[in-house]
Amino acid sequence: MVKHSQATTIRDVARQARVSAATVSRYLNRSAPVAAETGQRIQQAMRELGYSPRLAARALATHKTYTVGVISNALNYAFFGPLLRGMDEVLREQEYRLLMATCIAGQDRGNLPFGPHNTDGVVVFANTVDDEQLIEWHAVGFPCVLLYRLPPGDLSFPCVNVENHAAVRQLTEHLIEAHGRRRIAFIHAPDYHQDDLQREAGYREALRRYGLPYDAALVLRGDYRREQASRAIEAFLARVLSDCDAVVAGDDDLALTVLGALYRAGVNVPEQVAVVGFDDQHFAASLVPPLTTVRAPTETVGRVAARQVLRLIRGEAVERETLLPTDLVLRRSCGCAGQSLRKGLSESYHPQMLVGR
Amino acid sequence: MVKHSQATTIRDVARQARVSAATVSRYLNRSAPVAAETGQRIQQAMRELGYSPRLAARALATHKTYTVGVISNALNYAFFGPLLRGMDEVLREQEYRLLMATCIAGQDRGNLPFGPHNTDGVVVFANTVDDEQLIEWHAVGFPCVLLYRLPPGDLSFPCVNVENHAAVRQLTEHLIEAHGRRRIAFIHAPDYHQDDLQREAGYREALRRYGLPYDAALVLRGDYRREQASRAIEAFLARVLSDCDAVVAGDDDLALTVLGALYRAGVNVPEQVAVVGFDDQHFAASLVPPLTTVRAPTETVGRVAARQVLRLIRGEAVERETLLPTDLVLRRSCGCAGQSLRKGLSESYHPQMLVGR
DNA sequence: TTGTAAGCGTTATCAT
DNA sequence: ATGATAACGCTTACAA
Repeated sequence: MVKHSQATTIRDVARQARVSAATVSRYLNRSAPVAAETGQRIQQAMRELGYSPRLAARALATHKTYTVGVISNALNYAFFGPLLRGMDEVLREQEYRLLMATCIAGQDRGNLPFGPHNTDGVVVFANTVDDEQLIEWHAVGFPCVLLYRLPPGDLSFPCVNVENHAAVRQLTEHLIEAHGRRRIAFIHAPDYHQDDLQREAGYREALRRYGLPYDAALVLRGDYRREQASRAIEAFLARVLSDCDAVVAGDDDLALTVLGALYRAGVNVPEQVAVVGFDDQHFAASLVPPLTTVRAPTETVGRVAARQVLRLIRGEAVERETLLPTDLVLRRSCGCAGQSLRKGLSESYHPQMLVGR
Repeated sequence: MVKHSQATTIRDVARQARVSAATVSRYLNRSAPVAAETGQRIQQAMRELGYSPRLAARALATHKTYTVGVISNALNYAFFGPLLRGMDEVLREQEYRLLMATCIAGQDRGNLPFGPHNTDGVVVFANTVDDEQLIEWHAVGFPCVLLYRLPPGDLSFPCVNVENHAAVRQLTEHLIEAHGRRRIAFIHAPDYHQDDLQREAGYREALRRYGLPYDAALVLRGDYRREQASRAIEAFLARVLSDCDAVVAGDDDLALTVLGALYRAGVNVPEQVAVVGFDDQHFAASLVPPLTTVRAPTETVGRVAARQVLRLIRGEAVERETLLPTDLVLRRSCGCAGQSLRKGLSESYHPQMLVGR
């Protein structure tokens, strides 16, 4: 027995329209034909009473929430903007909504923000949720899409990734080949995601192909928090600067920090040290010098992920892994001419002009 | 009559623990004392069955969703990261979750993503939701906090703002006074928020105080979409560059674009043209040259907003308007020395050294 | 085409 | 301290 200051319910509308609640429901959900004239009355009654259905009740009855959750460890990277936007757009079109929450892997054990009890499905960023939980979700068939990572074991979660290895390999090769760099440093992202490891692998592969030695001293491991990136990078550069002519940063945020540090150190980019990043975030083109980087279709990643959860939710077939292609965007910071160039990974090695910027 | 592949319910737990559902509920919510030993059995039963309460049912019974919605027109600015993060942190501590959705003012008339039917309260970004809707929410006492704007009419919605006018005034005065700039351009944000207007007012006030003429030709109105900022700004600068020695940008994103455009135009910053922004986004310090700007406590804005909705939800007293102070951050782009300086608005006009960066 | 009534999973009132 | 049971607002099978 619960008492509440009543908001208007479907019964109020029904009474006002002189029909049963069932009919109103049917009209609302188009779940069965309703006489045109009856529909008019219902329509009007709803307007008059300012009715809006209580989603909790609907969810309880139907076991559908029309809500998808996105779980990430942090949402303060600029990087998340396009990602969320992409997801939101697609979900919105389909009348779903996006619920987001952060979650520290390990820490929030068994107390995740989302699950079958409050969402129809989730999108999981990188290694935010631990394997044990994923396995459980898999067992109960809870719709779940993985972002920037592969499923643990042989679980059949669909996942969305971008091409990392080949992109960074080509970028590094470009530094070697086109700009004659030999002592190339690599800066890991603060967290060892699969992405990050693949990028380093691409970097190493490029060195190998050109017979350059891999020097651990030129690699900054990601043992720092994102907020401390500036200090960590500054210290790292102080060590290697005298013996280094290029820096491959794990992502644009890091490249930005590198640029700042080099500026303060009075080092010219790209003359003395070339700098490249990954992502092609919105600021990359406006940096001084404009940043050579890899264009990752982050918004598309979000869109694809959203589409996949929706398919999962509807019981439709999904692709197991979606690997989105990336492009090299050659700007000034690697040593290229001022004009922006763009190179598709799948294309032959002849850069084509990038229209506009 | 609905049939579903049953997930475990509170009754299953009750049966397993040989108690009634009511007792399990009481144990779960600490709403009444439960014998220690009974608690043990319930605890164990829940674990064994992997029980987690269905939130929709709970929401239906209690009329509480433990969810707060944030409505904005777009969430792809880097700017939103800290904002969301701040809100999320506070809500999370209080076991609430954050639901986010975009909404185009005017377009989504009467079909908002959030409302009393699915959330306990909302945070509204700038003018995303139209006054009519706000008035309705106000009438029914729906918890709602406004961000970066004042309430329409004399409505008593709490709102959270940052100090815009004085900050931009001082920043502009700094350009005039410390760096002798006379022909200062102003670039509006793509959407005329209250923030934006206050910033322009600050700019004009500074000119007035120093007897400089206001020249409409030096002001770029925000009649462009964010994605087209680059072109709009480039065109604008092409017009005014010959007669302009400083640019006050409406925010850091715009300042970034200005920097990029000036670089391409071969203009030296700050020697030929000084550039300043607003927000002190994470990239500002790393730009070349480092950006002089106004530090806006965006994450704090989020935190305060979240706290206010929670107070509203709990029926506690709230501040009508929270005006958060901003600080000038003097870096190189205005013409100051390389070392970063910071100036509190409330302090006297003697810049103090900024610890670290 | 419409109405009746059961049921969704939880909380809360009233007993005991 | 615990148990029965109504109620939350909606959907849907079944009947008419």
